[in-house]
Order: sequence, then structure tokens, then C-alpha cells
Amino acid sequence: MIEVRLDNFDLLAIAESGQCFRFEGLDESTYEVIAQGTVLTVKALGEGRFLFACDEREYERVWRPYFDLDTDYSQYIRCVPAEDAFLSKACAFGNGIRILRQDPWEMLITFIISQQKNIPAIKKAVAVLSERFGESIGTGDVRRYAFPTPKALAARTEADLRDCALGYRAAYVLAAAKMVASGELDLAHMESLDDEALHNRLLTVPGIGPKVANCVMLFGFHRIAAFPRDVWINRIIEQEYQGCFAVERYPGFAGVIQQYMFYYARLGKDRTP
DNA sequence: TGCCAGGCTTCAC
DNA sequence: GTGAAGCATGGC
Repeated sequence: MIEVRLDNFDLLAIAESGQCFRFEGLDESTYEVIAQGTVLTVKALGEGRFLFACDEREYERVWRPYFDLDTDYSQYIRCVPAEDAFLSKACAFGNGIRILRQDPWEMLITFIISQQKNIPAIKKAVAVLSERFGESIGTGDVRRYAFPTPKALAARTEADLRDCALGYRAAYVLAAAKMVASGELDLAHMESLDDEALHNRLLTVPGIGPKVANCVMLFGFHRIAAFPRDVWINRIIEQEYQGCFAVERYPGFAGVIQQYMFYYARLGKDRTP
């Protein structure tokens, strides 16, 4: 166990911000996270203190980078002009969101699955996929499963994947898995591409269009300039910005701003004045 | 029960 | 280049 004090860190906001699908709330202050091939329990103790169920070495090696704890997110919120009432409220509500540094492969598949699904349905599909084809991990009495490897998914049939509630996306997932497993799509090499080249490379994968490519960039490659436009964001832009949102006002970090918008639109607008 | 979901592909035009 | 249809399935 390791206790740490963290600013701008909100487990609930991160868990519900639509960037990760393997956070499970164990009680009102505790989450179980499956990531990086391992299982972590984090408990909020109040007043910015958190209990991580791991040793200091694992915290430094795995979780500090995963939660992007060396970045000061208040710098992004300070760039929001006070006259933008919507974003000001969104940032206040979502203060504590961080852009997790998740695995590119897992994000590639997860966001292919995400199209035309709501978040509970995405979580379920990812859970079934992991239980069936992922490695057993953890030490608890209840088994947990890592996200399946490219090789593990590439070895399945389309029917196997359809049976995980993937629907028509099964063919896309299988094709993407085969591309990665064969080396045709080299995710490690793609880390070195600039944003535009990375986006274009992702668009060559079947089932990946502009929105999913931006999600993979933002959540899998930590390209925080990427600004995914889904039905929620488009609705906000129509309702709050007369159809035109000035992304260029947030150069290099529009993706962070987008997360505050998304989270507030989904969960905040009915709870704050 | 019907509508909608962190969209994409295909095919007219 | 633009627009509409079709796609599978689960959540609410």
C-alpha cells in the first residue's frame, strides 16, 4: 500500500469520462482498475489523499505514468476564457480528469468496438472479450483478465468475436488484430509519427474513421491535440457554440478540453445550475 | 417498445 | 465531394 497526495485527480471523473472501460467502482470511494496487464485498487481518502494498493516501485513504474501524474492539468483549465460559460462550468465539474496513458493496442480495439454503442455496452463487450481471450491475472479469489493480445484475437474467428456482443464490428476487430499481429500495423513505430501521419495511418485500418482515429490518438498515443467529435460533442457544439467551436483556442491540448466537455455533457448538465 | 449509442462503409448522384 | 442507407446489439 502506498498513500499519496494528488492535485487535480478525481477517480470518479476519470472513470466516467468515457476514456477507459475497465474501471469498476467497488464502493463510493474505491475503484478497481485493470490496465497494463495488472490489477490495481485505488481508494480516495479525502482531502486529495489516495491509497494505491501497490508498492512504491510499482507506483512509480506503472501508475504514476499511467495516470499522467506529472502533468499539471490546472494549466489547461486556466486557458478557458471566463466568458465561455459552458466550458467554465464543464471544467469546474470535470476538474480531476486526466488523460490516461493507456495501451495503444487496447485503445485501437476498444474504440473500434465503441462505434454505435453506449458506454455500458462498450464496457460489457470489453469485459467479455477479456474474459474469453485474455490472460488470467491478479491474486484475488475472483479472477481478472488482461486485455487479449493481438495474437490471441487474430487467432479467433469472426464468429467467435461476434459472440462477444461485437455485432458488425467483429470483422473490423479481427482485421485490425491480424494487421497488428502480423506486423503490418506497427504500433511501436507509429509512436514516432507526427499527429497527421499517425491519424492517416490509423485511417487505413478497417472500421476506423476520423472519430475513432482521434480517440486512439488521444487515449492510446497521448496525442492531446486530438479532438474526437462524437454525437455528444457535436450536440454541444450545435447547442452551445452555434455550430462552430474554436479548437484553435486550445493549441496542442484541445483533446483535454474535449474531455471536460464530454464528461459534463453526459453527467454534469443535470446536476449543476 | 422504440429510440439511441464516443460511426464507418458502401453506393448513388 | 456530399448524402443517405445499412449495419448488430444492448441500454434505457
